[in-house]
Amino acid sequence: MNKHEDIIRKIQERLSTLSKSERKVAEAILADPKTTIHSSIAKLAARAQVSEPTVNRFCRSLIGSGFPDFKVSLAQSLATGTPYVNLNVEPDDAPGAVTTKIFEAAKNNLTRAQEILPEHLISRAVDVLAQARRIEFYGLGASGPVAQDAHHKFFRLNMPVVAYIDILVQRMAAAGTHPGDAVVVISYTGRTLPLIETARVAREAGASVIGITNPGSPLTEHCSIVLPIEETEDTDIYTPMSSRIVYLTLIDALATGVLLKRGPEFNAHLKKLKQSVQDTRLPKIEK
Amino acid sequence: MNKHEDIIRKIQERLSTLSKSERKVAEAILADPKTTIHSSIAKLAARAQVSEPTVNRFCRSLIGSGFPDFKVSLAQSLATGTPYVNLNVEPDDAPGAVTTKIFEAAKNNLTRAQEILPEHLISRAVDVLAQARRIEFYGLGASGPVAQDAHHKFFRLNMPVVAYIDILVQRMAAAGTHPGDAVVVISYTGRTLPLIETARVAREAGASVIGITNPGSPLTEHCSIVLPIEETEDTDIYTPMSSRIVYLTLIDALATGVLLKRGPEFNAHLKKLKQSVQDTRLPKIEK
DNA sequence: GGCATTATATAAGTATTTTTCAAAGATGGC
DNA sequence: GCCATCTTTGAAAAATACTTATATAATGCC
Repeated sequence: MNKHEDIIRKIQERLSTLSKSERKVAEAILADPKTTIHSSIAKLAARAQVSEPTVNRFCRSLIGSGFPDFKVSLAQSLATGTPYVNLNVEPDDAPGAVTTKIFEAAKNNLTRAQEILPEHLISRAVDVLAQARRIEFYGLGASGPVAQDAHHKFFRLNMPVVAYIDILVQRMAAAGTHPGDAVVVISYTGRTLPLIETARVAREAGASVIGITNPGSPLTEHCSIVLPIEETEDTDIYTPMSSRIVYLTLIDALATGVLLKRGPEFNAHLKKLKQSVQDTRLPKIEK
Repeated sequence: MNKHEDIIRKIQERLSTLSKSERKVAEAILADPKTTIHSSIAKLAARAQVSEPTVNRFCRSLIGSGFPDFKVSLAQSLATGTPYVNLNVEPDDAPGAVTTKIFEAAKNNLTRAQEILPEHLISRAVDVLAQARRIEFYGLGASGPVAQDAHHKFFRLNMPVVAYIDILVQRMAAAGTHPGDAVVVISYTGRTLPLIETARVAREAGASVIGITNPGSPLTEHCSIVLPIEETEDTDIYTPMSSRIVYLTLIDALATGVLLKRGPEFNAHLKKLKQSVQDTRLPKIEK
């Protein structure tokens, strides 16, 4: 799904398997990738305190060809931007810097999610949702607005959809589902007890349970389909909560997938919807 | 705010000013940029049917240094990618393609918004919010969940915040605001009549009205501060509504800015919050 | 048409990268 | 613990790629 590999991450991954000198090379690159893409092999070798052939071998082992091609790969990887800058917001950042960091972090999270999400699971989820007699979205806390947003999207598709953000209501609704219903459980950690219970109940009642959650979490055990979104390490309280962005985008993709499955007769329905809100609006100003 | 120039566009722009041979070079590059970044100067010269020094001169005139550095720039420009692929979802797209397009569209929207948003306005908005006696978020339709998400974020910061998604309630609340209160009005089009009215009322009552909306729309006339987010052309009904993503990210940035202004004593508060939800969760599984 | 200017290429020179190869170091078996 | 073997590393040489200098051709201007 990814356009091209992320060399920086690849280096980080292989760091442990490298020999002493090659690790020096890796560290020198990671310490300052921006400089690296404009350096000659000699400069990098000097910076890493190793010989030039070592750098060359490092490149070959990593991407299969020499240093110039490696620089090109690194440049690309840098441009799409893995966190080569520190994206953690620091207490003394100016508001402009904060904004930049948060936007960049959001984009990175989207890219990462894209790499991890398996296409076939999305396909299956779309199939289930498109055929569901009824769709229910459950979310708690920060996932509450996500569930409501999902409701809004599917509602626009004229589908029988509800969103619940109350544990008790969720529990009752889950118990009342039937085979042919789809329940989408949204949880960042996948470890929120009441929601796990609710998923189990829905599953037992026969509903298809789609979990949008942390892969490997307990919640996944009660899901028919798991759409994995990794829990980013929450090392810093300033860390922006941009995971919600990823959820919303994924749900956008699901909704669009369902729309496409539903076919062209729904376009008419959408047009009608748009028309219906027109008269609450002032006309567009001609520039 | 943009990171680096787009070489490809630059080449296209200069195409007319170039000499015959250099134009051959430019055309050879544009014809197949992917191959170019893995070619030597000799190969490119052969492909363009010119001599090597011509290629070199071309590079110098364009970026001020030689061919290797040019390749690096080209690689970056290729990676961030002017939209080479069509991001409009087509009716016969596979679900995987749909997902990719929607994620890419979301990232593009974030980038665009970042370029347009003026730093100083964000700073001012942060100042207003940090000092507000009370913060109210208003949104309708798709902006409803955005307002609720905003509420959730500021609530975590222990700020006196509410979110209303009902026109009447918004209107009443707006009338009841005072100087020192902040009202954040979220509207995609900026042309939704009731919301414009509400903004006017709040302004008259003395509140600071922050509009997160389409610049140049009627709503902006009743705002103290406008955070512009452009209305993307809605040419296609399949177009994902990823503008919400931009709203949420912007609000993330505002909330983080406020958090930083509030200083370190709030970290303790946040820790307490996190602790308070711990006991509703299963423990993290050790891998 | 001849001169000046610019554009391009050939060839020479320089820098960079890659390969080769041998030495040093690490690893494992006995 | 020592030797054989394999791996890692760097020095030097070879190959490649890039740049500069210079010459020639093309173009435009008077």
